[in-house]
Amino acid sequence: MARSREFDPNAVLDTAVELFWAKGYGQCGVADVVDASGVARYGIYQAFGDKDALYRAALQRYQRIVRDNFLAGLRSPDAGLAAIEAHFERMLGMLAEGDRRGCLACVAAVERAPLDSEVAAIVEDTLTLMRDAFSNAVDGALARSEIRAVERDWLIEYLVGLQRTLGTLVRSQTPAKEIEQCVRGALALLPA
Amino acid sequence: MARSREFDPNAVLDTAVELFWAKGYGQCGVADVVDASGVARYGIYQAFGDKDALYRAALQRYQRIVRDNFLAGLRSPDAGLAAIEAHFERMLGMLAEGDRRGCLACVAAVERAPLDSEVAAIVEDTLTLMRDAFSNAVDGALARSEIRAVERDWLIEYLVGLQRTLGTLVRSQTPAKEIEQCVRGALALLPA
DNA sequence: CAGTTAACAGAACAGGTATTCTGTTAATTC
DNA sequence: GAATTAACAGAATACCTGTTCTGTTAACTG
Repeated sequence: MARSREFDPNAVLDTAVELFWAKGYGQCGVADVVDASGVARYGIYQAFGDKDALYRAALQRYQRIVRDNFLAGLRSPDAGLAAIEAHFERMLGMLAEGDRRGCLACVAAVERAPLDSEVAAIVEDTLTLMRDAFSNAVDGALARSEIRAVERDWLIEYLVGLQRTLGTLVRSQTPAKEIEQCVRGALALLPA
Repeated sequence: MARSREFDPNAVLDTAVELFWAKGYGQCGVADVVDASGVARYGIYQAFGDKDALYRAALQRYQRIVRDNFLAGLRSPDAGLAAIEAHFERMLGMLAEGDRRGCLACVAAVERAPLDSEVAAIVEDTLTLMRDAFSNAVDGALARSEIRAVERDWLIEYLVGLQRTLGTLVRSQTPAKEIEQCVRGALALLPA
């Protein structure tokens, strides 16, 4: 019947994730995605709808990166304080290497969630992933008395908050040293 | 010689602070400030320059609110753990009342600092104010052994980070309960 | 192999917002 | 009190960026 698509939508989405992640929604135009992906402008509109829908699709795809790449250690059955520390150390390591992208979902929460409730819903989903991961590690740590016996739910939300802080702070021009101290302080208070 | 200005630049600035604070740089146009202040568009351009300069001037004026209104308790000579707790309780109180504006400087750090180094400098100034205030309270608390004996600078940066978290988290659609738990967790870990 | 149908490439369109221009008014100074 | 000069009010401009239109091409189906 008709001609078939020449590009892979998921590849475009990966490109979009990279760009939105690096530049943010406001600073990344559809034209940037068009240029970087090499796909025709109209093709993108055809496949994804408008810019907002493209952003949401990218945000959803980003969830996989969070789950598979960043939360794996925390989701392990034997995760505890060490896993929590390792997680944040890794984040600090990325910062030390000059990675200032932070977390796409955390940034979306501030930049887009107030203006797009569908974005808010996706962010909430991603946060649930994070919360479950930290929840697992906190339970392990509490069971082994590795961390202070504070209200479990508070601890979990506290760590999610720390993650969100880190995921957005990093994007401002705040000196790396300050961010590191902030995280080290947060971790230093944790042990029993 | 010539006609004199009919409006008070500082009053315009106060209006601009309110609007930028409530809506953010991106969602607040010069037209909003024009409408709310009743001052002529050209008058504002004449007095402040362009939108970016107006924003920076508002950001600088906002510093006074932070210093005089929000940090007074922490800057008191006898400030300690109680002052720290009272400070964050007050923030949570505002949240509970539906105030979702957060902190203009904290938001500016994420929204504008990466694109405007002058904004970054003003934000850094405001953060120094915060840091000094927390520094005072932490020293008081440490001297009286009210909080855990963790590296002083880490504690300070930790609290500045918590403040920044709160100041931006509040703007996303994150449920108030989660934010509250996050802060309560952070405070619960503090006492010796 | 031919027809149909949708993707392609690029230009054109549209809407919103920052910015500036024009005539007019009124305060200040001599 | 008159001249001057800058602020006022509103419209007009410019620009950026998201969105859509046009002709063209090529893949699938019968």
